[in-house]
Amino acid sequence: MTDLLGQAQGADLAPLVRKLANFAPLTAEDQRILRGVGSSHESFAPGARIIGEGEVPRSVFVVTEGVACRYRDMPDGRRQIMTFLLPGDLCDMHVFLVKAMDHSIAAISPVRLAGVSRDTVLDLLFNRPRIAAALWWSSLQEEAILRERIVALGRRNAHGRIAYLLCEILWRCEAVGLELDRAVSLPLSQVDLADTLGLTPVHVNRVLKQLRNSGLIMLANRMLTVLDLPRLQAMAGFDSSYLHLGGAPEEIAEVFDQLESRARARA
Amino acid sequence: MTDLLGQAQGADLAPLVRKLANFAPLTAEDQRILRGVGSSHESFAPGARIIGEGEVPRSVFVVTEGVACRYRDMPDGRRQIMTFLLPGDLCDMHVFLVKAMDHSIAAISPVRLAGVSRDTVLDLLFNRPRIAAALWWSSLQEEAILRERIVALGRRNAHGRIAYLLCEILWRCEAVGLELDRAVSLPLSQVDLADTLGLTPVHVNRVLKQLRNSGLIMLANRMLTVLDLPRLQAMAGFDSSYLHLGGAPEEIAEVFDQLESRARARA
DNA sequence: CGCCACGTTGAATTCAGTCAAAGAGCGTGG
DNA sequence: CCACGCTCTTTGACTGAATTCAACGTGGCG
Repeated sequence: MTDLLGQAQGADLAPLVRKLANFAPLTAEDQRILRGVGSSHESFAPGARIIGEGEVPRSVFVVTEGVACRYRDMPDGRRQIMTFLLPGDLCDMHVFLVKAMDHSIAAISPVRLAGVSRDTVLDLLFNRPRIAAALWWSSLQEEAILRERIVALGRRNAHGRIAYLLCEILWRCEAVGLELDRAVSLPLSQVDLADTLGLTPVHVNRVLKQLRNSGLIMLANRMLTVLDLPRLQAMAGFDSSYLHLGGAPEEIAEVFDQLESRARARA
Repeated sequence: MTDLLGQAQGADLAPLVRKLANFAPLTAEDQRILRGVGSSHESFAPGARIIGEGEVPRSVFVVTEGVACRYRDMPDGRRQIMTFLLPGDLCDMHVFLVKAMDHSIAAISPVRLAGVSRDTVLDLLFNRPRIAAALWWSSLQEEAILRERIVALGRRNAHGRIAYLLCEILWRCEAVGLELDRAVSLPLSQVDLADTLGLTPVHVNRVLKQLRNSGLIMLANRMLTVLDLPRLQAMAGFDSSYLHLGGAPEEIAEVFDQLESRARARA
């Protein structure tokens, strides 16, 4: 791996570093290592399936560009999107542990992935306690995102659901450095939104129109601008704390140090 | 910890052992250690809150008896149950990593918990690779359960949702040894079911009536008997593979061995 | 007994779905 | 260059699954 290549990969993995650093106090060394974990690269066109239900996951990967989604196809042809994968998101850390995917993953916009080898993952997990903790936290955050979606689908009406999803995307983009002045690129079609929120495309269309008319958002040409975030959050009953962006409690530093000295002793 | 106490705790933790052994080939030593991890015990009456949103989680614990749930209270007084905690389920492995709970946990039936100390968890994670892998798998299963609920809430009607939930509970009970002839104790009220499935209690009642009348289930006095599992699963579009009860792929044995030798070298 | 939580039933209402059609934007190939 | 085929978006009229409101039944328990 040349320096140049290393730098290029480093740039790709900046969202990952930024996301993880959000949580744990990564050392400069940790960050350097993280930027170098990508061993292969793959690109997918919009709509392309990255991995399908029933297949055996090949390796861990990180989204470096674009938006992908986890989804399930229903027997009647409909589908349900479970979650979005944004740049910096890891995919299938548990890749070693599962015989067959219970859902599919597909690209929504053009997507680039960086593969991370099994050995690299194990090395990080066992010898880089801060990174290991940050990865653990990351999976905790994913779980929280899933729980929050359950709340949205179970107890919010169409307005609340759409407002909530836009808020979540905005906050997640901000956490990885993709947000610019409350505007983000939103490559989701109205059909995608409907498949995410358990609604029909027609109804999504009508609700979006109302959100635009009431001056809450601008949404056109795959660009979303939130004009009145407080009001949008109120409509969604949105509270960003479930994303746990504040990081870990202070006391955890001692645990890190403990683990780090163990790792050093091993080396 | 006396032998007698140790045995009593061992009995309590049997569902945990059974669940984890479902996945990873635990050694006899692993199983013995697992049965001894409980360091404290607590009981909760039905409806009692175990931990509330905004609180700081105290410790990791395992459900040894009864059913609890994770839920979120909504500003308007409604609530959404996200998932159920059955015997053998772990709660808040990520306890070290989070500043404040983003949801609450409450007992549904009388619940008994075994606390597991932070040091014990770290020890298992670093020195018992098979247990560590099984715990990891367990959190993977939890995530899959959450995703499946999203599918149910987003894309199934009331009949499908209820049928799906009953199927899931039946399979999960079976996985920890709580099922008897397709009958399980189901301490959930119709209100609880409604809060889980994003429906109203009234509608749940009507649908349950239909399920009973069509000879699919018997449900009375908190006992559920599934009379026609195939038809119930068909109605739900239920496929148990998301629970990943089949265990890990064979190739993972080598990874275990590798990690175990590392752990031994350390000791 | 009387309270209270839970379960059951009916009638009216509504939010979101269905069906149908037309417009807007875009790449491609004749 | 424009016609076409395509996907995505928009709009209207009608339908329907689930909610709401309201009442009554029922069993356990202090």
